[in-house]
Amino acid sequence: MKISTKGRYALRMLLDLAEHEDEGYVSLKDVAERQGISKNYLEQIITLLKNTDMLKTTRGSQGGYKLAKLPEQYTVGDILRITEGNLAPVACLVDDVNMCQRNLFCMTLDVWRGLGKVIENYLDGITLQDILDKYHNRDVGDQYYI
Amino acid sequence: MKISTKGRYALRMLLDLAEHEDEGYVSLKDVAERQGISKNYLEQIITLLKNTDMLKTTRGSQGGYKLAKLPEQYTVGDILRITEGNLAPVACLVDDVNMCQRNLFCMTLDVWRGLGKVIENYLDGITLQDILDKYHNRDVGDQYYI
DNA sequence: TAGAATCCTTATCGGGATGATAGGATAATA
DNA sequence: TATTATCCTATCATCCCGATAAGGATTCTA
Repeated sequence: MKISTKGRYALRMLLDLAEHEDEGYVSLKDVAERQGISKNYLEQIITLLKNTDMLKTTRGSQGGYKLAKLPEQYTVGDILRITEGNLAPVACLVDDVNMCQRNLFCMTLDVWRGLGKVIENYLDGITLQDILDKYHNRDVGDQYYI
Repeated sequence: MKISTKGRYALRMLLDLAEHEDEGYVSLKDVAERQGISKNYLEQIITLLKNTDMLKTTRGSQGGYKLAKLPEQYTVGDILRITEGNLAPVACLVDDVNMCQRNLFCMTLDVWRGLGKVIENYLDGITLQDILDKYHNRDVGDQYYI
């Protein structure tokens, strides 16, 4: 029951881009150095995000990545759904293909459904901007909305 | 971000024992057949639970397992913590050994802390009895408390 | 126009966890 | 003492995770 490094690194990467928004396009090399993560590995992860509308990129010298939208328009849920594939805590919640035969009389299915909802509600309620604000001690309290 | 089969099977196993509470000691063979899970595999899983105070067992003919406490005294959180090791969504929440160096200035740590809380609150709020009640359509509504 | 910087793509790999199978030792009952 | 269980340990195939590596494509700048 763990968020993979893919998801954790993706979040840190986008936060890094958000913090350096004013610098225009930011190279992965810079992000990798600041975050202490292998650049090659970050490339694989950012490829997942690039295939959505989350990022703008330019190649070549002075190229790099930047957020396509405002930090408050990215929820942690959005980001993790892309890197993790989905946020379901058990496979049978993902789709009909993964739904097991027992679903009609499964005692535990509703437990997992509820768990999935709780997780999604929480992660969809936090944006990059929320994280930045809290980190810089602006107007947000001690906890994210739980 | 998945609950392993260990955890899912453990929950089903305990629910099965709860449903057959009146029959005294229940053999794993019976549970395995009813649940459609390999008996050998269930043995490994129940070993984890047996090392706590959750179960009574007797060996030999007519032997088997039974719950040591009332169904309402087992939370899903308790059960999963044993089979999964812990419920933390990231390793750095588990203990100091796993805490990473970045913890003092990590932007994302609080996001994971909050996620961990949300998950634990939910899972600790559901007992075996709650699941049985809901399954048999007694007095519980459509949802577990979220 | 050369070359430096950067994104882009694919191949590969070690290691560990997962999910399971198998079989024998031990204990209780009839 | 035969049977029925739990108990215990070894083994295994598979998959995914996390990472490394290398080279190609593209764009900017001097």
